[in-house]
Amino acid sequence: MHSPGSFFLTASDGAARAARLHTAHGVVPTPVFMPVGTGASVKAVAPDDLEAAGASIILGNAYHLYLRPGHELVGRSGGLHSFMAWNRPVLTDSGGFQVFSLSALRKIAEDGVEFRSHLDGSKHLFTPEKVVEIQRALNSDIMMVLDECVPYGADYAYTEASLERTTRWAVRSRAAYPAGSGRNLLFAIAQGGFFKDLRKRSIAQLTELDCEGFALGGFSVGEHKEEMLEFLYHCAPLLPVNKPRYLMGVGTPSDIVHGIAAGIDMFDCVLPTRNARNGTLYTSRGKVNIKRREYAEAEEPLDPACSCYTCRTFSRAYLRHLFASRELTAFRLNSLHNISYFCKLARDAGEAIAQGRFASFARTIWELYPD
RNA sequence: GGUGGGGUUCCCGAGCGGCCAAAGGGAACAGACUGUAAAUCUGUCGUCUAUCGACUUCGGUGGUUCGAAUCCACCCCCCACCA
Repeated sequence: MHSPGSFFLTASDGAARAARLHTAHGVVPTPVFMPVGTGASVKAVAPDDLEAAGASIILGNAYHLYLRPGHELVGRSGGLHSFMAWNRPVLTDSGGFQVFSLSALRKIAEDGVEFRSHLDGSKHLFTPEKVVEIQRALNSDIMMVLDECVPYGADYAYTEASLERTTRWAVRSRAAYPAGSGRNLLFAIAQGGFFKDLRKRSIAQLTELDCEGFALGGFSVGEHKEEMLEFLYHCAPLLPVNKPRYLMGVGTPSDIVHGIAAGIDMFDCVLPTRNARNGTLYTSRGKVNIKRREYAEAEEPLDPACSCYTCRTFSRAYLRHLFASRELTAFRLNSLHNISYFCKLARDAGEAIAQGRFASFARTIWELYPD
């Protein structure tokens, strides 16, 4: 058994790579898509659905679980895995994204971020150390450092000051939990907005730290796709080769494949689960809005090339009916399928890399999902 | 049979002389969603041109008025209560 944090490249094809990341709860083959389960639940599905969908690792969120039910409570129940009955790896986000998404409810200072709870308005201070403590209580396999996800459009001066602070927070996070002191891994998060020199500086500073993995944050915050790709292809090669690389919050099937092409290993996104609940499904033939009238009597499966329970069992007509009538089962079946699609996409990419045909694989996905 | 209340655009339902093609819901139809304050949000929703605009609608028929979904008369339906 390799120790948590061990990372072995198994194949590469151009900049794209396949690898195995060892964690305290098992091995994660990369490239990997990680479904988002913010509140100790990937919305609408149970752990056995996740396993069936091929998820090898899921996300949780320190901010949300701290507020409810409380990280200590989760810790007392044996950590996130035992609490939610998911015994595969878990990565937790730090709350850095909430610095962005709940910007109206927080104040940033050198020491940390003060949040007003979106639930009851109460005040809470999130310092880098506190966030590590929360994630350790959750017993997250991969903990993310507290960062500031900078909004799109932030100017150079702000972005620079923010990135420097995020680096200082990363240093403090590592100091609060030195390398090798436990079985939980700690990943640092590069920022720098949409300024190439700042991105480069952020990555250079963070890679000085002995973290078990490195993430690119601050993408998909409102920029145009071309800009995102330009920065993705600029940043990814700057990350250490021998450590896992994680592109946070991205993205669409097309974006994920670009990420893999750029040398990224790990992805997470709310898109498959949120869109499942809103009626947009991803298939081997492109996006399907299951609400559309044209599927009212469609007897074929959602995606004949998909082997998930939803596609093996139900017609498009039935799925449309469930959604239109607001049957709760629609959420589960749709989510199960979308998660299956995203997880398989990453797995297929890995297979294509191993077989040296990643370029053509990528082209196929980009044609299918031009956006 | 009597008394009272009603009939509004696919449905429910406001409007009670001009600012009404007619509020608001719903349904329907389309779209968005990228480290989840999201089972959410947006748009369209009489017809034609599809910008301006024009035309036809508010149970039916007549009427009053410069002007009527809104007032009057009669007629047809519905509901409540009383016989």
